[in-house]
Amino acid sequence: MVRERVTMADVARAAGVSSATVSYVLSGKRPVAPETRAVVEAAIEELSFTVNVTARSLRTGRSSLVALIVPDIANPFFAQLAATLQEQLRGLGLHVVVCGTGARRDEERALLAEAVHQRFAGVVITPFRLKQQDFKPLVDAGMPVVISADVSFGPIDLVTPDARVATRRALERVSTSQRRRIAMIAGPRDATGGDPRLEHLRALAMQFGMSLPHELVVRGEHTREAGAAGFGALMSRRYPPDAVFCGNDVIAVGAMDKAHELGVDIPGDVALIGHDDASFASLVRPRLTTIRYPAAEVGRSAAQLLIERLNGRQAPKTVHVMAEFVARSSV
Amino acid sequence: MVRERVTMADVARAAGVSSATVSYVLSGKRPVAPETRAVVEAAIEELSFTVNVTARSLRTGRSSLVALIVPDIANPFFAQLAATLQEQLRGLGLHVVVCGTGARRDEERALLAEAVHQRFAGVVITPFRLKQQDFKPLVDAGMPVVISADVSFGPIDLVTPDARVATRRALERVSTSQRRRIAMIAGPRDATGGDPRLEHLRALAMQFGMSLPHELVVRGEHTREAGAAGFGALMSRRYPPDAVFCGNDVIAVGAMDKAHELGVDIPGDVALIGHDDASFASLVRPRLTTIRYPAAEVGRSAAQLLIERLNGRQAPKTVHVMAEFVARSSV
DNA sequence: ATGAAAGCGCTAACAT
DNA sequence: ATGTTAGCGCTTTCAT
Repeated sequence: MVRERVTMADVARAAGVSSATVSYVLSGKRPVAPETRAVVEAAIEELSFTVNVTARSLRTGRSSLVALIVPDIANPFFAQLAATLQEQLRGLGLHVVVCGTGARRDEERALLAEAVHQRFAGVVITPFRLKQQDFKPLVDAGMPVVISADVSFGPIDLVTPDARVATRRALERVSTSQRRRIAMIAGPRDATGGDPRLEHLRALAMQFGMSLPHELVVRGEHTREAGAAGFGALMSRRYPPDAVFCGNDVIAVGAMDKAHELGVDIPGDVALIGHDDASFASLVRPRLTTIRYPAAEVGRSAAQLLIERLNGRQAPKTVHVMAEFVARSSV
Repeated sequence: MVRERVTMADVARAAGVSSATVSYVLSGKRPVAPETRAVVEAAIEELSFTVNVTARSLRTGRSSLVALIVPDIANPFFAQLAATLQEQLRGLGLHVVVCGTGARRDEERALLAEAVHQRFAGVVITPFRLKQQDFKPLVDAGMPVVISADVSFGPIDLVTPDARVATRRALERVSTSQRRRIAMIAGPRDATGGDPRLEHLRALAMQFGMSLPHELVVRGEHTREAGAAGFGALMSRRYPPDAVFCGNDVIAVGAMDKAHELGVDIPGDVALIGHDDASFASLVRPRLTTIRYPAAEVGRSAAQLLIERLNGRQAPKTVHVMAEFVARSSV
């Protein structure tokens, strides 16, 4: 038994009104007499009518889909972001379409183009190798875009962490344990905006009278393997570091793998600090000290910005979410 | 500069053909003369035309959306499933809409209903509290559905783990280390299909001459907190267990928390075995021994089944993916 | 092998 | 306060 779809016309017929009235009852875009409204709502209930979102989208030229474009959905940080975003947008009848780019620029660009072509309601994106100009078509098309990133991409809504305090705390902690040679295993060089986490650390380190020399900065992808390789490289330096910051927690775990393999004690020989506070950070041993980026809060803020824009806000807005220094046992 | 959408009519005009021909060039549903085809393809290229999926959906009555309905997107297992599914379906122009239910039956039902109403292309779901009859409307409506679960829900495509060998291996391992009193921290009682992981363990344990008495089975949600509470409860029994199986890895980590708190040594005093092999299982200390359910393979199989059904397969099909005993240091 | 045209279900401009 | 109707862009039947 295939149930036929109930249309607005059916509801209108049942309620003895025109389909326009049904539409207006639903949207509230023009006044409807209370009695009429009641009759229509009864008919909707009776027939268990739900609007055809596809038809609506075709007519209005705007779909009910929000694209979430991230390097890797399986990364716990982005998974949490997806979960929160979906939860926040659900009540508005918006659906979250997840798109993993594998950190490839061509994928990122293709997905952006698709969002425009298909008239998505909006885009939430953590760009990885995109440049500012890649967003121009979206902005020109009036597409609501929220960027979740460390750096700005021009006049576009942004959710960005404020890690100044947290990074300072981390350095204080490292400094009080008499460590002087700090190092970083950063993300790839060609990632957009360079690596703000690195730049940031460099600037602050100087204030603390600590060095972050070039030979103590290594780069790689955001993977466990890259973390292991990076840590190995750092340890083979003539003067190896006594504190290693990592671009994210996945890298840090890779570094731990290597430390274990090399017999380097953490935190005895080397302090290790991650970024993100991924779900596993508190599970590894030693438990990972990290600079926490609150994924759920990022998700809520992104949803909020998106909603405001759907409601007509024009001026770009930036929301700062505070990163937090989480001291565990790897320092 | 808002770029106007390029329609099939535009392409048709540019190519000097009718829009029907453009459509047929795209779909291949009727023969087109090679020269005509060439002209049309050139025009498509020239104008960088892409079809309006919304209009297509309205016309065909089938959208290009696939709903992924799971208890919790942020759970690493489901996050990986989402990532794989999206990757597999991307090439077919299908989008994955993620839907988290929080394991609530009303949400699960609402989402299912919505998928039917909005004429989704298909549904991939890990039901948690749904019953077999909840799927009837979908099946009647001819909606392609793939269930990823431990148990069958009737004549519907199913991706299901085969954990017999792996569970046997786990018990062998437990048995050779002279453990006799096994316990389980299982999922909630009202989950659909009871708890197959528990039933399964119980049946096999008997064959191994080990007991799994009722007082050594505790239940809770799939959370770290529930795991801790469950472990605490088990340890307060008059005769506490010397091996504890957990419904999933998240529960197992909670159990570890509690063991640490109580000064119970793992695996010295108690062996601990999880389920899933979530990404963090190899990161906790002691590293978690677990029964691995390959999320990526589940995702690939689900995508495969869905595609077959979109291509017209009628008969329900079940794919078994082999679970695997992963021996680490918690046993 | 190709074209003409109806119509999917809705919204919103225009009428009353 | 409500109704009438065009048309969003596509697919597909019917004609040629």
